[in-house]
Amino acid sequence: MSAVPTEPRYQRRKEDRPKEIAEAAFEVFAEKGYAAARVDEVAKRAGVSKGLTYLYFKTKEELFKAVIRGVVVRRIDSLIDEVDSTELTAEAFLRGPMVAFMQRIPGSRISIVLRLLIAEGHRHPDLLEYYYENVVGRGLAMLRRFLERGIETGEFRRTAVNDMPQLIVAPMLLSAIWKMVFVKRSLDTDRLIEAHMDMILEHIKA
Amino acid sequence: MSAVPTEPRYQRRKEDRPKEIAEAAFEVFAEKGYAAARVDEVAKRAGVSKGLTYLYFKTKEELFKAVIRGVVVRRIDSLIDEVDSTELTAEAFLRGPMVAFMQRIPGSRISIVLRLLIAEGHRHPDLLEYYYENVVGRGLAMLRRFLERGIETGEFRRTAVNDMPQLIVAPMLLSAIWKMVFVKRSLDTDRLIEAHMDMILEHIKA
DNA sequence: CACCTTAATGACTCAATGGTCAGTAAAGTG
DNA sequence: CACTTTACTGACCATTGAGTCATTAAGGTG
Repeated sequence: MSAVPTEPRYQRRKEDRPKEIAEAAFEVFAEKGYAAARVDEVAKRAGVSKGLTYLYFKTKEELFKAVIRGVVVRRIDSLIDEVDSTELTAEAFLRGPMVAFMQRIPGSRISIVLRLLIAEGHRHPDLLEYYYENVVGRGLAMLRRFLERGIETGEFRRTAVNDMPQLIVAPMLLSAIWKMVFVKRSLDTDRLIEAHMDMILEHIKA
Repeated sequence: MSAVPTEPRYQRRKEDRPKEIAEAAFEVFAEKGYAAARVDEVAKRAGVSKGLTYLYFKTKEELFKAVIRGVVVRRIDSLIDEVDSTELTAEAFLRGPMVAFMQRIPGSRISIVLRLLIAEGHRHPDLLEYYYENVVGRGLAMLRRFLERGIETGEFRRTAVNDMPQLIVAPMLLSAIWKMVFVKRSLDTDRLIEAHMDMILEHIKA
Protein backbone atom coordinates (compact mmCIF):
# COMPACT_ATOMS: atom_id res chain seq x y z
CA MET A 1 0.00 0.00 0.00
CA SER A 2 2.52 2.53 -1.07
CA ALA A 3 4.36 4.12 -3.92
CA VAL A 4 1.19 4.86 -5.80
CA PRO A 5 2.57 7.70 -7.89
CA THR A 6 -0.02 10.34 -7.23
CA GLU A 7 -0.31 12.53 -10.23
CA PRO A 8 0.56 16.14 -9.58
CA ARG A 9 -2.33 18.34 -8.57
CA TYR A 10 -1.34 21.06 -10.95
CA GLN A 11 1.39 22.07 -13.33
CA ARG A 12 3.36 25.24 -13.23
CA ARG A 13 3.06 26.93 -16.58
CA LYS A 14 4.12 30.47 -16.00
CA GLU A 15 4.43 31.13 -19.70
CA ASP A 16 1.03 30.05 -20.90
CA ARG A 17 -1.16 30.95 -17.99
CA PRO A 18 -1.73 34.61 -18.75
CA LYS A 19 -2.79 33.80 -22.28
CA GLU A 20 -5.13 31.08 -21.11
CA ILE A 21 -6.69 33.28 -18.50
CA ALA A 22 -7.07 36.13 -20.94
CA GLU A 23 -8.66 33.79 -23.42
CA ALA A 24 -11.16 32.55 -20.89
CA ALA A 25 -11.80 36.12 -19.79
CA PHE A 26 -12.57 37.13 -23.35
CA GLU A 27 -15.23 34.46 -23.54
CA VAL A 28 -16.82 35.45 -20.30
CA PHE A 29 -16.76 39.17 -21.02
CA ALA A 30 -18.19 38.45 -24.45
CA GLU A 31 -21.09 36.57 -22.95
CA LYS A 32 -21.81 38.68 -19.92
CA GLY A 33 -20.32 42.10 -20.42
CA TYR A 34 -17.91 43.62 -17.95
CA ALA A 35 -20.10 44.17 -14.91
CA ALA A 36 -21.88 40.84 -15.00
CA ALA A 37 -18.73 38.82 -15.68
CA ARG A 38 -17.44 36.86 -12.68
CA VAL A 39 -13.76 36.48 -12.04
CA ASP A 40 -14.50 33.12 -10.51
CA GLU A 41 -15.98 31.95 -13.74
CA VAL A 42 -13.03 33.20 -15.72
CA ALA A 43 -10.78 31.18 -13.46
CA LYS A 44 -12.96 28.11 -13.76
CA ARG A 45 -12.90 28.24 -17.55
CA ALA A 46 -9.18 28.71 -17.57
CA GLY A 47 -8.90 25.68 -15.29
CA VAL A 48 -7.23 27.73 -12.63
CA SER A 49 -7.95 29.04 -9.16
CA LYS A 50 -9.26 32.54 -8.75
CA GLY A 51 -6.17 33.48 -6.81
CA LEU A 52 -3.97 32.83 -9.80
CA THR A 53 -5.94 35.22 -11.89
CA TYR A 54 -4.99 37.90 -9.41
CA LEU A 55 -1.37 36.93 -9.62
CA TYR A 56 -1.26 37.83 -13.30
CA PHE A 57 -3.81 40.63 -13.37
CA LYS A 58 -4.04 43.12 -10.53
CA THR A 59 -7.76 43.74 -10.81
CA LYS A 60 -10.77 42.73 -12.80
CA GLU A 61 -10.57 45.99 -14.65
CA GLU A 62 -6.98 45.41 -15.64
CA LEU A 63 -7.90 41.98 -16.87
CA PHE A 64 -10.62 43.53 -18.96
CA LYS A 65 -8.31 46.08 -20.49
CA ALA A 66 -5.66 43.51 -21.20
CA VAL A 67 -8.21 41.34 -22.92
CA ILE A 68 -9.54 44.11 -25.11
CA ARG A 69 -6.10 45.28 -26.06
CA GLY A 70 -5.16 41.69 -26.66
CA VAL A 71 -7.37 41.60 -29.69
CA VAL A 72 -4.56 43.53 -31.26
CA VAL A 73 -6.03 44.29 -34.55
CA ARG A 74 -3.10 43.34 -36.67
CA ARG A 75 -5.60 42.85 -39.40
CA ILE A 76 -5.88 46.59 -39.80
CA ASP A 77 -2.13 46.80 -40.13
CA SER A 78 -2.01 44.24 -42.86
CA LEU A 79 -4.83 45.95 -44.70
CA ILE A 80 -3.00 49.24 -44.46
CA ASP A 81 0.16 47.65 -45.77
CA GLU A 82 -1.82 46.13 -48.57
CA VAL A 83 -3.32 49.47 -49.50
CA ASP A 84 0.07 51.03 -49.74
CA SER A 85 1.65 48.31 -51.85
CA THR A 86 -1.15 47.08 -54.07
CA GLU A 87 -0.87 46.95 -57.84
CA LEU A 88 -4.60 46.94 -58.28
CA THR A 89 -6.60 49.86 -59.56
CA ALA A 90 -8.37 51.70 -56.80
CA GLU A 91 -11.69 50.28 -57.87
CA ALA A 92 -10.39 46.73 -58.00
CA PHE A 93 -8.88 47.17 -54.58
CA LEU A 94 -12.14 48.34 -53.10
CA ARG A 95 -14.11 45.56 -54.72
CA GLY A 96 -11.54 42.95 -53.80
CA PRO A 97 -9.47 43.13 -50.63
CA MET A 98 -11.43 45.97 -49.07
CA VAL A 99 -14.80 44.28 -49.40
CA ALA A 100 -13.30 41.01 -48.25
CA PHE A 101 -11.95 42.73 -45.18
CA MET A 102 -15.24 44.34 -44.35
CA GLN A 103 -17.09 41.09 -44.84
CA ARG A 104 -14.87 39.38 -42.34
CA ILE A 105 -15.63 41.79 -39.52
CA PRO A 106 -19.18 40.72 -38.65
CA GLY A 107 -18.91 37.50 -36.74
CA SER A 108 -15.30 38.11 -35.81
CA ARG A 109 -13.79 38.95 -32.47
CA ILE A 110 -13.60 42.56 -33.44
CA SER A 111 -17.37 42.74 -33.39
CA ILE A 112 -17.31 41.59 -29.84
CA VAL A 113 -14.74 44.13 -28.84
CA LEU A 114 -16.92 46.63 -30.55
CA ARG A 115 -19.90 45.62 -28.51
CA LEU A 116 -17.96 45.79 -25.31
CA LEU A 117 -16.72 49.24 -26.18
CA ILE A 118 -20.18 50.46 -27.05
CA ALA A 119 -21.51 49.02 -23.84
CA GLU A 120 -18.82 49.93 -21.36
CA GLY A 121 -16.52 52.26 -23.22
CA HIS A 122 -17.31 55.46 -21.43
CA ARG A 123 -16.18 54.01 -18.16
CA HIS A 124 -12.79 53.10 -19.58
CA PRO A 125 -11.82 56.18 -21.52
CA ASP A 126 -8.25 55.07 -21.97
CA LEU A 127 -9.49 51.95 -23.72
CA LEU A 128 -11.54 54.06 -26.07
CA GLU A 129 -8.55 56.23 -26.70
CA TYR A 130 -6.46 53.19 -27.50
CA TYR A 131 -9.04 51.74 -29.80
CA TYR A 132 -9.57 54.99 -31.64
CA GLU A 133 -5.86 55.61 -32.03
CA ASN A 134 -5.05 52.13 -33.23
CA VAL A 135 -8.07 51.05 -35.15
CA VAL A 136 -10.73 53.57 -35.98
CA GLY A 137 -8.55 56.60 -36.54
CA ARG A 138 -5.95 54.78 -38.55
CA GLY A 139 -8.55 53.00 -40.60
CA LEU A 140 -10.28 56.21 -41.52
CA ALA A 141 -7.00 57.97 -42.26
CA MET A 142 -6.05 55.11 -44.53
CA LEU A 143 -9.31 55.40 -46.42
CA ARG A 144 -8.81 59.11 -46.88
CA ARG A 145 -5.34 58.61 -48.26
CA PHE A 146 -6.60 55.92 -50.54
CA LEU A 147 -9.39 58.07 -51.94
CA GLU A 148 -7.00 60.95 -52.40
CA ARG A 149 -4.71 58.76 -54.43
CA GLY A 150 -7.64 57.64 -56.50
CA ILE A 151 -8.39 61.25 -57.30
CA GLU A 152 -4.81 61.97 -58.27
CA THR A 153 -4.78 59.10 -60.72
CA GLY A 154 -8.04 60.31 -62.17
CA GLU A 155 -10.04 57.29 -61.14
CA PHE A 156 -12.19 59.08 -58.59
CA ARG A 157 -13.78 62.46 -58.25
CA ARG A 158 -13.92 64.42 -55.02
CA THR A 159 -17.09 63.90 -53.02
CA ALA A 160 -18.35 64.09 -49.44
CA VAL A 161 -16.97 60.62 -48.94
CA ASN A 162 -13.50 62.12 -48.81
CA ASP A 163 -14.36 64.02 -45.67
CA MET A 164 -16.44 61.28 -44.18
CA PRO A 165 -15.01 57.89 -45.02
CA GLN A 166 -17.34 56.60 -42.32
CA LEU A 167 -19.80 56.39 -45.19
CA ILE A 168 -17.82 53.50 -46.57
CA VAL A 169 -17.83 51.40 -43.45
CA ALA A 170 -21.28 52.13 -42.04
CA PRO A 171 -22.87 48.97 -43.46
CA MET A 172 -20.07 46.91 -42.02
CA LEU A 173 -20.90 48.32 -38.61
CA LEU A 174 -24.57 47.67 -39.11
CA SER A 175 -23.82 44.13 -40.20
CA ALA A 176 -21.65 43.45 -37.19
CA ILE A 177 -24.28 44.71 -34.81
CA TRP A 178 -27.14 43.03 -36.59
CA LYS A 179 -25.44 39.66 -36.40
CA MET A 180 -24.80 39.99 -32.69
CA VAL A 181 -28.16 41.39 -31.73
CA PHE A 182 -30.67 39.79 -34.06
CA VAL A 183 -28.98 36.43 -34.22
CA LYS A 184 -32.14 34.75 -35.43
CA ARG A 185 -33.17 37.32 -38.03
CA SER A 186 -30.77 36.40 -40.73
CA LEU A 187 -29.27 39.07 -42.92
CA ASP A 188 -27.00 38.49 -45.88
CA THR A 189 -24.28 40.77 -44.67
CA ASP A 190 -21.90 39.82 -47.46
CA ARG A 191 -24.37 40.92 -50.04
CA LEU A 192 -25.21 44.03 -48.08
CA ILE A 193 -21.61 45.11 -47.98
CA GLU A 194 -21.06 44.34 -51.64
CA ALA A 195 -24.16 46.18 -52.75
CA HIS A 196 -23.11 49.15 -50.74
CA MET A 197 -19.70 49.15 -52.33
CA ASP A 198 -21.32 49.15 -55.77
CA MET A 199 -23.19 52.23 -54.75
CA ILE A 200 -20.14 53.94 -53.34
CA LEU A 201 -18.15 53.30 -56.49
CA GLU A 202 -20.92 54.46 -58.75
CA HIS A 203 -20.93 57.61 -56.68
CA ILE A 204 -17.23 58.38 -56.52
CA LYS A 205 -16.01 57.23 -59.90
CA ALA A 206 -14.83 60.08 -62.07
CA MET B 1 -43.79 74.72 22.55
CA SER B 2 -46.44 73.00 20.52
CA ALA B 3 -48.58 73.06 17.43
CA VAL B 4 -45.64 73.57 15.17
CA PRO B 5 -47.24 72.12 12.07
CA THR B 6 -44.61 69.61 11.05
CA GLU B 7 -44.61 69.34 7.34
CA PRO B 8 -45.42 65.90 6.06
CA ARG B 9 -42.47 63.61 5.57
CA TYR B 10 -43.69 62.49 2.20
CA GLN B 11 -46.60 62.77 -0.11
CA ARG B 12 -48.64 59.96 -1.50
CA ARG B 13 -48.62 60.21 -5.26
CA LYS B 14 -49.71 56.85 -6.52
CA GLU B 15 -50.32 58.20 -10.00
CA ASP B 16 -47.01 59.82 -10.72
CA ARG B 17 -44.59 57.63 -8.83
CA PRO B 18 -44.16 54.88 -11.41
CA LYS B 19 -43.37 57.41 -14.09
CA GLU B 20 -40.90 59.20 -11.88
CA ILE B 21 -39.18 56.02 -10.89
CA ALA B 22 -39.02 54.84 -14.48
CA GLU B 23 -37.60 58.17 -15.52
CA ALA B 24 -34.88 57.97 -12.89
CA ALA B 25 -34.22 54.39 -13.84
CA PHE B 26 -33.74 55.37 -17.45
CA GLU B 27 -31.07 57.82 -16.43
CA VAL B 28 -29.24 55.34 -14.29
CA PHE B 29 -29.41 52.53 -16.83
CA ALA B 30 -28.24 54.93 -19.49
CA GLU B 31 -25.20 55.85 -17.46
CA LYS B 32 -24.30 52.50 -16.00
CA GLY B 33 -25.88 49.79 -18.09
CA TYR B 34 -28.11 47.16 -16.58
CA ALA B 35 -25.72 45.18 -14.43
CA ALA B 36 -23.90 48.12 -12.93
CA ALA B 37 -27.04 50.11 -12.22
CA ARG B 38 -28.08 50.22 -8.58
CA VAL B 39 -31.71 50.13 -7.58
CA ASP B 40 -30.77 52.22 -4.58
CA GLU B 41 -29.53 54.94 -6.86
CA VAL B 42 -32.64 54.83 -8.96
CA ALA B 43 -34.70 55.33 -5.82
CA LYS B 44 -32.48 58.16 -4.66
CA ARG B 45 -32.81 60.01 -7.95
CA ALA B 46 -36.54 59.51 -7.94
CA GLY B 47 -36.57 60.95 -4.43
CA VAL B 48 -38.06 57.79 -3.07
CA SER B 49 -37.11 54.88 -0.86
CA LYS B 50 -35.86 51.69 -2.38
CA GLY B 51 -38.82 49.82 -0.98
CA LEU B 52 -41.22 51.86 -3.04
CA THR B 53 -39.46 50.91 -6.19
CA TYR B 54 -40.27 47.33 -5.39
CA LEU B 55 -43.90 48.20 -4.80
CA TYR B 56 -44.28 49.30 -8.39
CA PHE B 57 -41.79 47.00 -10.09
CA LYS B 58 -41.38 43.42 -9.01
CA THR B 59 -37.71 43.11 -9.80
CA LYS B 60 -34.85 45.09 -11.21
CA GLU B 61 -35.23 43.23 -14.47
CA GLU B 62 -38.87 44.14 -14.74
CA LEU B 63 -37.99 47.74 -14.09
CA PHE B 64 -35.46 47.56 -16.88
CA LYS B 65 -37.92 46.11 -19.32
CA ALA B 66 -40.58 48.61 -18.40
CA VAL B 67 -38.12 51.41 -18.93
CA ILE B 68 -37.01 50.23 -22.32
CA ARG B 69 -40.52 49.61 -23.49
CA GLY B 70 -41.46 52.98 -22.07
CA VAL B 71 -39.50 54.68 -24.77
CA VAL B 72 -42.44 53.74 -26.90
CA VAL B 73 -41.24 54.87 -30.18
CA ARG B 74 -44.31 56.74 -31.25
CA ARG B 75 -42.01 58.61 -33.52
CA ILE B 76 -41.83 55.61 -35.80
CA ASP B 77 -45.60 55.53 -35.91
CA SER B 78 -45.87 59.13 -36.90
CA LEU B 79 -43.23 58.66 -39.56
CA ILE B 80 -45.12 55.70 -40.94
CA ASP B 81 -48.34 57.68 -40.99
CA GLU B 82 -46.53 60.47 -42.73
CA VAL B 83 -45.19 58.13 -45.37
CA ASP B 84 -48.62 56.86 -46.13
CA SER B 85 -50.27 60.23 -46.38
CA THR B 86 -47.61 62.49 -47.86
CA GLU B 87 -48.20 64.56 -50.98
CA LEU B 88 -44.51 64.85 -51.66
CA THR B 89 -42.68 63.04 -54.40
CA ALA B 90 -40.74 60.08 -53.16
CA GLU B 91 -37.47 61.92 -53.58
CA ALA B 92 -38.72 64.99 -51.76
CA PHE B 93 -39.95 62.82 -48.95
CA LEU B 94 -36.61 61.11 -48.55
CA ARG B 95 -34.72 64.38 -48.64
CA GLY B 96 -37.17 66.07 -46.31
CA PRO B 97 -38.97 64.24 -43.53
CA MET B 98 -36.96 61.05 -43.82
CA VAL B 99 -33.59 62.74 -43.50
CA ALA B 100 -34.93 64.91 -40.70
CA PHE B 101 -36.09 61.82 -38.87
CA MET B 102 -32.76 60.10 -39.25
CA GLN B 103 -30.90 63.17 -38.13
CA ARG B 104 -32.89 63.28 -34.93
CA ILE B 105 -31.96 59.78 -33.86
CA PRO B 106 -28.34 60.33 -32.83
CA GLY B 107 -28.40 62.09 -29.51
CA SER B 108 -31.95 61.01 -28.77
CA ARG B 109 -33.23 58.53 -26.23
CA ILE B 110 -33.55 55.95 -28.92
CA SER B 111 -29.79 55.86 -29.24
CA ILE B 112 -29.57 55.00 -25.62
CA VAL B 113 -32.11 52.25 -25.89
CA LEU B 114 -30.10 51.05 -28.81
CA ARG B 115 -26.96 50.93 -26.76
CA LEU B 116 -28.67 49.09 -23.97
CA LEU B 117 -30.03 46.56 -26.41
CA ILE B 118 -26.67 46.04 -28.04
CA ALA B 119 -25.07 45.65 -24.67
CA GLU B 120 -27.58 43.53 -22.81
CA GLY B 121 -30.06 42.45 -25.43
CA HIS B 122 -29.19 38.80 -25.66
CA ARG B 123 -30.04 38.32 -22.01
CA HIS B 124 -33.50 39.76 -22.49
CA PRO B 125 -34.69 38.09 -25.67
CA ASP B 126 -38.27 39.18 -25.20
CA LEU B 127 -37.10 42.78 -25.18
CA LEU B 128 -35.27 42.24 -28.43
CA GLU B 129 -38.35 40.64 -29.86
CA TYR B 130 -40.43 43.61 -28.80
CA TYR B 131 -38.02 46.09 -30.22
CA TYR B 132 -37.69 44.28 -33.51
CA GLU B 133 -41.42 43.86 -33.88
CA ASN B 134 -42.27 47.43 -33.03
CA VAL B 135 -39.39 49.42 -34.34
CA VAL B 136 -36.84 47.76 -36.56
CA GLY B 137 -39.11 45.40 -38.43
CA ARG B 138 -41.82 47.93 -38.99
CA GLY B 139 -39.34 50.58 -40.03
CA LEU B 140 -37.76 48.36 -42.61
CA ALA B 141 -41.12 47.18 -43.90
CA MET B 142 -42.18 50.78 -44.27
CA LEU B 143 -39.08 51.57 -46.28
CA ARG B 144 -39.69 48.62 -48.54
CA ARG B 145 -43.27 49.68 -49.20
CA PHE B 146 -42.10 53.19 -49.85
CA LEU B 147 -39.49 52.15 -52.38
CA GLU B 148 -41.97 49.87 -54.08
CA ARG B 149 -44.35 52.73 -54.48
CA GLY B 150 -41.56 54.83 -55.90
CA ILE B 151 -40.95 52.16 -58.50
CA GLU B 152 -44.60 51.99 -59.43
CA THR B 153 -44.76 55.71 -60.03
CA GLY B 154 -41.64 55.46 -62.14
CA GLU B 155 -39.50 57.57 -59.86
CA PHE B 156 -37.19 54.76 -58.78
CA ARG B 157 -35.67 51.73 -60.34
CA ARG B 158 -35.34 48.38 -58.62
CA THR B 159 -32.00 47.84 -56.90
CA ALA B 160 -30.47 45.87 -54.07
CA VAL B 161 -31.74 48.56 -51.71
CA ASN B 162 -35.23 47.12 -52.12
CA ASP B 163 -34.17 43.89 -50.49
CA MET B 164 -31.93 45.52 -47.95
CA PRO B 165 -33.34 48.83 -46.80
CA GLN B 166 -30.80 48.58 -44.02
CA LEU B 167 -28.55 50.29 -46.54
CA ILE B 168 -30.57 53.44 -46.07
CA VAL B 169 -30.27 53.62 -42.32
CA ALA B 170 -26.75 52.34 -41.78
CA PRO B 171 -25.20 55.81 -41.47
CA MET B 172 -27.83 56.77 -38.95
CA LEU B 173 -26.78 53.83 -36.84
CA LEU B 174 -23.14 54.72 -37.21
CA SER B 175 -23.90 58.30 -36.25
CA ALA B 176 -25.82 57.29 -33.17
CA ILE B 177 -23.04 55.03 -31.99
CA TRP B 178 -20.29 57.45 -32.85
CA LYS B 179 -21.91 60.20 -30.82
CA MET B 180 -22.27 57.99 -27.78
CA VAL B 181 -18.89 56.36 -27.94
CA PHE B 182 -16.54 58.98 -29.28
CA VAL B 183 -18.14 61.91 -27.56
CA LYS B 184 -15.05 64.02 -27.95
CA ARG B 185 -14.27 63.21 -31.57
CA SER B 186 -16.85 65.34 -33.22
CA LEU B 187 -18.55 64.16 -36.37
CA ASP B 188 -21.03 66.12 -38.42
CA THR B 189 -23.71 63.49 -38.36
CA ASP B 190 -26.28 65.68 -40.07
CA ARG B 191 -24.02 66.13 -43.02
CA LEU B 192 -23.10 62.48 -43.01
CA ILE B 193 -26.72 61.44 -43.22
CA GLU B 194 -27.51 63.97 -45.89
CA ALA B 195 -24.55 63.04 -48.03
CA HIS B 196 -25.51 59.44 -47.77
CA MET B 197 -29.05 60.19 -48.87
CA ASP B 198 -27.67 61.99 -51.92
CA MET B 199 -25.81 58.87 -52.79
CA ILE B 200 -28.78 56.61 -52.23
CA LEU B 201 -30.98 58.74 -54.44
CA GLU B 202 -28.42 58.97 -57.18
CA HIS B 203 -28.31 55.20 -57.05
CA ILE B 204 -32.02 54.39 -57.04
CA LYS B 205 -33.47 57.10 -59.22
CA ALA B 206 -34.86 55.76 -62.46
C1' DC C 1 -62.64 63.99 14.33
C1' DA C 2 -62.12 58.95 14.83
C1' DC C 3 -61.12 55.41 11.86
C1' DC C 4 -59.40 52.91 7.87
C1' DT C 5 -56.77 51.93 3.86
C1' DT C 6 -52.57 51.74 1.79
C1' DA C 7 -48.55 54.59 -0.05
C1' DA C 8 -44.27 54.95 1.58
C1' DT C 9 -40.28 54.17 4.62
C1' DG C 10 -35.97 52.22 6.18
C1' DA C 11 -33.84 48.78 8.71
C1' DC C 12 -32.90 44.19 7.81
C1' DT C 13 -31.40 39.61 5.49
C1' DC C 14 -28.67 36.87 2.82
C1' DA C 15 -26.27 35.51 -1.19
C1' DA C 16 -22.73 36.82 -4.12
C1' DT C 17 -18.34 38.56 -5.40
C1' DG C 18 -13.89 41.20 -5.71
C1' DG C 19 -9.88 40.75 -3.64
C1' DT C 20 -6.26 38.73 -0.01
C1' DC C 21 -2.92 35.69 1.82
C1' DA C 22 -0.95 31.85 4.44
C1' DG C 23 0.26 27.64 3.15
C1' DT C 24 1.42 23.84 -0.39
C1' DA C 25 3.85 21.46 -3.62
C1' DA C 26 5.90 21.53 -8.39
C1' DA C 27 10.07 22.01 -10.61
C1' DG C 28 14.42 23.18 -10.51
C1' DT C 29 19.62 23.54 -8.53
C1' DG C 30 24.01 22.05 -6.67
C1' DC D 1 18.75 13.91 -2.25
C1' DA D 2 18.46 18.11 0.54
C1' DC D 3 17.31 22.70 -0.19
C1' DT D 4 15.26 26.76 -2.44
C1' DT D 5 12.18 29.26 -5.13
C1' DT D 6 7.80 30.53 -6.56
C1' DA D 7 3.54 29.12 -9.27
C1' DC D 8 -0.56 27.87 -7.57
C1' DT D 9 -4.37 26.79 -4.35
C1' DG D 10 -8.38 27.47 -1.55
C1' DA D 11 -10.22 29.13 2.48
C1' DC D 12 -11.30 33.48 4.04
C1' DC D 13 -12.87 38.48 4.57
C1' DA D 14 -15.25 42.70 3.82
C1' DT D 15 -18.47 44.77 1.15
C1' DT D 16 -22.05 45.44 -1.65
C1' DG D 17 -26.55 45.20 -3.32
C1' DA D 18 -31.13 42.82 -4.57
C1' DG D 19 -35.07 41.97 -2.40
C1' DT D 20 -38.25 41.74 2.13
C1' DC D 21 -41.29 43.28 5.59
C1' DA D 22 -42.85 45.29 9.92
C1' DT D 23 -44.00 49.78 10.87
C1' DT D 24 -45.52 54.48 10.00
C1' DA D 25 -48.30 58.07 8.65
C1' DA D 26 -50.74 60.44 4.63
C1' DG D 27 -55.00 61.38 3.20
C1' DG D 28 -59.58 59.97 2.35
C1' DT D 29 -64.35 58.64 4.42
C1' DG D 30 -68.47 58.69 7.14
